[in-house]
Amino acid sequence: MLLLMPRVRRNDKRSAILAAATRLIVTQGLSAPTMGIAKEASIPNGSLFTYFPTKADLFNQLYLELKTEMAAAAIEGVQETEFSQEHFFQVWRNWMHWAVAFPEKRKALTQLNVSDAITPETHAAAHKAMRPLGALMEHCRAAGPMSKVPMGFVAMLLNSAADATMDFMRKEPKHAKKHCKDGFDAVWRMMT
Amino acid sequence: MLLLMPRVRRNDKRSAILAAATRLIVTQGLSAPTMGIAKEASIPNGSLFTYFPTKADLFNQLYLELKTEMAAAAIEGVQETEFSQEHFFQVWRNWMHWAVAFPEKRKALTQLNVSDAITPETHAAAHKAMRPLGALMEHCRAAGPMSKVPMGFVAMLLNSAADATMDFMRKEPKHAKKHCKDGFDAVWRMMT
Amino acid sequence: MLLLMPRVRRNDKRSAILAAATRLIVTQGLSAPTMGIAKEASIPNGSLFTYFPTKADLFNQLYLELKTEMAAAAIEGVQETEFSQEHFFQVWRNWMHWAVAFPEKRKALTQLNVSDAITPETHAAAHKAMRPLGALMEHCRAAGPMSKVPMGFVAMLLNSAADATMDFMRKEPKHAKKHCKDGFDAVWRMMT
Amino acid sequence: MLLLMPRVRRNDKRSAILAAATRLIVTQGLSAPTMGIAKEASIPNGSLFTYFPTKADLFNQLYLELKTEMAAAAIEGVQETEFSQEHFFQVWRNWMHWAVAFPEKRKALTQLNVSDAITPETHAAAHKAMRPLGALMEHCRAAGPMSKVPMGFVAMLLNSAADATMDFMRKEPKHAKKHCKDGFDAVWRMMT
DNA sequence: CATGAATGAGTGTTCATTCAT
DNA sequence: AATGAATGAACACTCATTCAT
Repeated sequence: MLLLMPRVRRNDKRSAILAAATRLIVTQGLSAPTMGIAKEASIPNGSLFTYFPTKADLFNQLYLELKTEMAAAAIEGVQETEFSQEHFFQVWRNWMHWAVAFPEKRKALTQLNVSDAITPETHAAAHKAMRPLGALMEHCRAAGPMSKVPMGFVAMLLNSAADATMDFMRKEPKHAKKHCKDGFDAVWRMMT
Repeated sequence: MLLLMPRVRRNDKRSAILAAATRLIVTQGLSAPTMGIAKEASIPNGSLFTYFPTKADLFNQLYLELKTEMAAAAIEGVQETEFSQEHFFQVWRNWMHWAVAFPEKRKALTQLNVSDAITPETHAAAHKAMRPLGALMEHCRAAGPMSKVPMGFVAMLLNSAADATMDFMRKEPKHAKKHCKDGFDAVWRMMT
Repeated sequence: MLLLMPRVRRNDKRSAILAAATRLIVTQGLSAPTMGIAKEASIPNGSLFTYFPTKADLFNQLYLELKTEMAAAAIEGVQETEFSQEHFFQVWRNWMHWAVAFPEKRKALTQLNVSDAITPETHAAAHKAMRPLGALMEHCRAAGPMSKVPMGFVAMLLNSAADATMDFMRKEPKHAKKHCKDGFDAVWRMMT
Repeated sequence: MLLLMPRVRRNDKRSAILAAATRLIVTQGLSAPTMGIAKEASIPNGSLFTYFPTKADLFNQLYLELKTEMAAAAIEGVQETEFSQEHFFQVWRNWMHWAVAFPEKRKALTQLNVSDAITPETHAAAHKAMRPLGALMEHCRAAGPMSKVPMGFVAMLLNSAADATMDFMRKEPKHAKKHCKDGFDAVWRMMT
């Protein structure tokens, strides 16, 4: 009855660790020590390992979480059934917006993308999380010049174009909106 | 008359170290120990540091060298003055071919691209090494729908599309040729 | 109620390290490797750094500890308020006795005294630890021919004479007692 | 015939190395790298070892040289046959003056005094170099209260008092002259 | 003899992970 | 379960000395 202020729950700590890892990866790279991550998360160093058995596990889960979040942010508010350039653009805008809103998450993702710690399984799961986004894309691919290009390839091209656009938006935040549009137009031309 | 020359710095050792680093980065990532690199290069661990004062220096020089080599490979045999879709495609083919011929170099580059060890100076120098490639690109950009898009942005989009194409060619080497063409067509559509 | 206490820092390990360092400094000088010190203290090499963040820190703390212990040994059982030649001699005897009883500590001190690793702060703290000894000395200085000589200078002279006496006592342990007395007489003549 | 400018002779280089070592020992301690010493002496690193077979040898020779020079400076211009307080004071003044004139040499000596690298042989030779100074001292000891104290002990006391005086003169250079006299008076009282 | 590149054992310190409490 | 001290294998880098030239 006196538990008005329940102690921080397990999930909160887990999230705190993931958030701390994200921040530290940005500033110190993938070699950021677990102890530093724990400190950033305001938990004792040993406790980190009650939430994640190894550092590699932490990185895998973080990677998956970030990728999933990014995908979710992209398709937010868009009906999968409908489709048009307008819809695609909205997705693109969501996507870019997420990257601008959470630059640290994106930067961490960039690092994790090339990390040896990420297992093939995690990569596969991450790929799956991007599926809804891919489904949207599928529509426009099917009708255009890339109809005979494997979906995976198209996805990769799209992804890399998105990455490039994000980078440039961060580099020149003043013209972020224009770059967002330019990037989309380029992709659209590529696919249609 | 320099009759009394002590041991002279052998350039082939330097190259051996760079090659060894390339190989180890592929298998062990950027955290590959200097001692491992030295062993791979068949030199004593301490000798590595007579060629590169620090591990970061080694990585910076390797990065620059790989990027320079890649750029040179891409424009090989192409006249800068002439220009046409045909020429551009030849460059693109060269580029992809280099990546296929030296998969380790490319993979190492991918890692070094996101390394904290690479200084802004090195990034700038690498950018400069890519300049000739950019010049070619400039022509087709100017005439097309991206004429008002900053060159840097276009370069980045092109680069990332190239990366994606390389990746996919490596993933499905059987259809490498087709993917190469598909990637080019996509880029061409994007720019014209 | 701290029912969940993780491993607590054992003070005896700290002492073991300091003692080990003392011994190794005697046999190997200030360049004694931390790993050797750890081994001598029967702890794993890494553990040394949970007790002392750096080798320099270890040396600073050791220096201060030894100096403090030496000063305490010297004034043991002597009332500061009283003063006479007899009292001074007792202090001197205590002092010399400590050096004879712990030759390693004294030898280590000799080395640490000239080490670059010892910070000015530590030197100051060590100086302060010697203060009580200085107070005693102050009495006999004030009345004698050195009344106009700065206290710091007198202290230094006294210290160096003590050092010399200790050295000679160690060199000829058979006549230690005589040398102790001779040293004292010399100092007493110097000051009165 | 065109050797108007003969090339730097062997001895000059040897001296340059010793001087460089003196300087580096002051700033970096006994762990000053041989390469640093060579650079300071403006000679190639490998050449140092054509003049001194090992670093320890260099240190031994330097130690002996400095000690010899110091002793020579002290008795400069003093007849050994004559003796009086006046003469002794002149020696003392010479001694202190040398320390003030060559603070680096003295500081290096302080370090070398406790170095493990100095062999017993070198210590013995250094002791011998101090002999003339001891002979002078012998006279005043013989007549006074220390007549029954071993010469070696007296020498050590004298030495340490000299060291203390030098230190204090360096600390308060403004009153160097007074401290020099105070030190002498203290020693004189001690011995007579 | 002189040189300076080469060598490889050795160093202080870090850090993912374990484990006594 | 939670903690934070303990662990020991690594690691990047140094340096006295060697040796090819």
